[in-house]
Amino acid sequence: MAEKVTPRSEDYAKWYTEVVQRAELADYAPVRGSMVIRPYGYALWENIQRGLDNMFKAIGVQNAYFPLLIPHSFIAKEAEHVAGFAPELVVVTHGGGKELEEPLVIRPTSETVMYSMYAQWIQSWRDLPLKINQWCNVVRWELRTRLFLRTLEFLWQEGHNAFATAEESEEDARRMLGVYQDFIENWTAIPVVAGKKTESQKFPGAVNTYTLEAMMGDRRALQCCTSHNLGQNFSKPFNVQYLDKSNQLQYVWQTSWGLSTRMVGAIVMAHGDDQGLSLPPRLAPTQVVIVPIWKSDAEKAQVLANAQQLVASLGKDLRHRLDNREEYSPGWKFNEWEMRGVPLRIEIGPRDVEKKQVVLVRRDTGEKTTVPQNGLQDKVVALLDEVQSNLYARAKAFLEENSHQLDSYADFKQVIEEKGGFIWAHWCGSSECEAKIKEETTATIRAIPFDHEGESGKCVYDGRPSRGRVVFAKAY
RNA sequence: CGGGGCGUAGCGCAGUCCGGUAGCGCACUUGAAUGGGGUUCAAGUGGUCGGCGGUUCAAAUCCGCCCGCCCCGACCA
Repeated sequence: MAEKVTPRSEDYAKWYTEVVQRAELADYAPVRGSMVIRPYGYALWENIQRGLDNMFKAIGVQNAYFPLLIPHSFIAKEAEHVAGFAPELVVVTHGGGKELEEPLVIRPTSETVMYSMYAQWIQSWRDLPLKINQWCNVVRWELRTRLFLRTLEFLWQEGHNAFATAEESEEDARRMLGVYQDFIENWTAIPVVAGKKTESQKFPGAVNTYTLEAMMGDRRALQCCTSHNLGQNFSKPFNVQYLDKSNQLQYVWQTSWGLSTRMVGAIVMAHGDDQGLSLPPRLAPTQVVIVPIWKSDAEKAQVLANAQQLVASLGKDLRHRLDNREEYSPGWKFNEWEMRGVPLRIEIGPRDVEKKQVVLVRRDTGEKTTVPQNGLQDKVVALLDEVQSNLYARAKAFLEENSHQLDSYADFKQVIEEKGGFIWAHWCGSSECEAKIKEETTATIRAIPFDHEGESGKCVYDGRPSRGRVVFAKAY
């Protein structure tokens, strides 16, 4: 193992790939474009799952599981949906040594299978709303891949709600985006810009797609999750109907919403530094690592005994780990745990045992403080809270520093080229301008912010009237 | 699919031009010392040189075909 990772400033993409592997989050798998999520990375994902799952259940969503294989004809039922996913479908043509009568696709997303079942389960207005989520893998044949950010197979959750009215589904799509925003800002400590996707960027088959866009350390945008109002675009081809209170047959109004393991990549890129990961305490698999330090055997016995007491005093609510490996020096361990992003380190050596104190080191700032062993748990809990909020504050400041309000296209091009970041600019709403800007600058419209109609102006590209600013950026 | 790079020990590489029977660093194992920011020293383990075929007394090295991976671009959570 090389000692240092490529500095972020030197080569961001390389830094990212090295950190992900060195921190043992993931590794490349035998098949091109696919990856193994290693125990440490999976532990992080499990914490994400736990946090989100509780939030979903609190608003009445139930978990279920739908099959991996989908009849090809299902995918084809919604015109935009097929068109959108056809290029990245993996199709199964053989089974049991025989060619199948109808090919099956491996789910790229589950709207179609799920709604074929919804059509059977939903009969009456009393069956609504129906809110089902599943945690699963999906497969999309991507041409260009990157650990966590884009792989052929990835893990996610996809929620699918059905309602009686258009108002409810629109409201639900927005509500679920709010749930994600709460989770992402308060758990992953990543600030986001919330808004709507443009026509060209919305989900194939959706009426509206809502998104949360975060800024990574290289100032590029990353879409963290999406929430779609599907309207009746799927209920019609799949015949998801109910009888309303006046005995009329109606099609349901639906939403779907998802967040993937891509979020792990977002955490790496939003908080990491040249030392490696820096994990938000609420999600870190290990929140506190205790590194004992000794010279003689006598000291070793004393230090370890004291360290064990401390571990016990930290209680069961904190995720902690005593690193008593003898084959590594303390300095080596410091670097190792910093690479893995453990938010807080406790150092305890002979001097500390004698003075009944320990040294606390924060991962986010590197700051060291010496504190008495008495009341350590409270101190640790408080410090973890501080790290959590500092990570968010720091990312928020970075997002603001790198957001620019621009009105001329010349400035737009220059800023995108030289500084990067988010550009808030006026846009007339035409797909042509959007496409031209993308072609000329590679920047895309990440989101049309919800409160964007506060200020009128002129389109940054063609000068036509605009009712508000939208967010442009180069994106992952 | 277009452009670029690369396949030699678990990882990173040298050796390839100019054929002569495989080497360095890290990791790993054992031992000793060390231990408050990647600690030393010593002795070891580990390789069908991506695959197949050809040339040759002899191929990691020359020739042909194939396979795979990474990076950059078009498409995308």
